[in-house]
Amino acid sequence: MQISDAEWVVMNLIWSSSPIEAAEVIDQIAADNGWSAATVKTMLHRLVRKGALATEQNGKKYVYTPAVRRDACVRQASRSFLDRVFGGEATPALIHFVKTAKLSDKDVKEIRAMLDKKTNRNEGEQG
Amino acid sequence: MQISDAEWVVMNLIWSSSPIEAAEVIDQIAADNGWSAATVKTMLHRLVRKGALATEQNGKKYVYTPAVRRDACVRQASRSFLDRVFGGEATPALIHFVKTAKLSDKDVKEIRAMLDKKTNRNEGEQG
DNA sequence: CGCAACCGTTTACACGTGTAATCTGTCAGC
DNA sequence: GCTGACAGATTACACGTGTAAACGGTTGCG
Repeated sequence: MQISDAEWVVMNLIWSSSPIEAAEVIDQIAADNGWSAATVKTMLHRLVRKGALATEQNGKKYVYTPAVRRDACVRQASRSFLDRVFGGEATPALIHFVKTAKLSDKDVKEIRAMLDKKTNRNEGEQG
Repeated sequence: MQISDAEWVVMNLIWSSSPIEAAEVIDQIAADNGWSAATVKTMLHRLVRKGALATEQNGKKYVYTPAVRRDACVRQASRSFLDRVFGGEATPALIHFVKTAKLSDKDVKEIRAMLDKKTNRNEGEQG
């Protein structure tokens, strides 16, 4: 299942605020992006049809919840990006991001700690 | 300028083998991807029209060269990916890739060295 | 019961993209 | 000069996507 650029905008809001009423999704996304309410409704409809969102009626209101996990979608989009730009290789992508990203000391520490874990796991596997 | 998924396939070959004759591009990409020669020709044409490729006639043969730098396109595609999936934030993307990538010890060392450089630069700036 | 609110549903259109067929201009060999 | 090779140029179509208007079913309030 492919989520388009504009659909990511909608999904990111719903992942972070689930469950959420349609009115809130429509108002917030329309305002933040300069889109009309009709545009947001189309996207909600397409995402439901794709199986990315579920909707349920609550009186006169409708409520949206994600029907797919964000981390699964992130993984798929990341894979697609790596395949397209880096021939599927993560290392050059990592190098690119480390080079170009503005990282705080805290960020650097966190990433370093994860790399340490990575190395320890490699050594464990070799053992 | 936006390079599509299929166009990345063509550009990656030409970036890595420039200058390259049309026949070679067409044969290699058609074979590697199960596309017809006509499909590859369409993509070459679109890339020239977009300004991503330049072509020059050499007798009866045509030669292609990139008209844009790979690193600039990588940067733009990376920016687009970060904006779409991670709200523009590089750190969560880095964390995601470190978590999911299969990294060799050599890779880990290289990335760690770059992080060290990053920290030193931060300290320099603060000084 | 009528009406407004909610917002789903349907429809529409332009553009980019994936895929490919066909036609045509130029070049080089016989 | 004719012909084949090279491959550019043009055309075509289906689909996804961005954007949005218009219509209609259901609910709840006065």
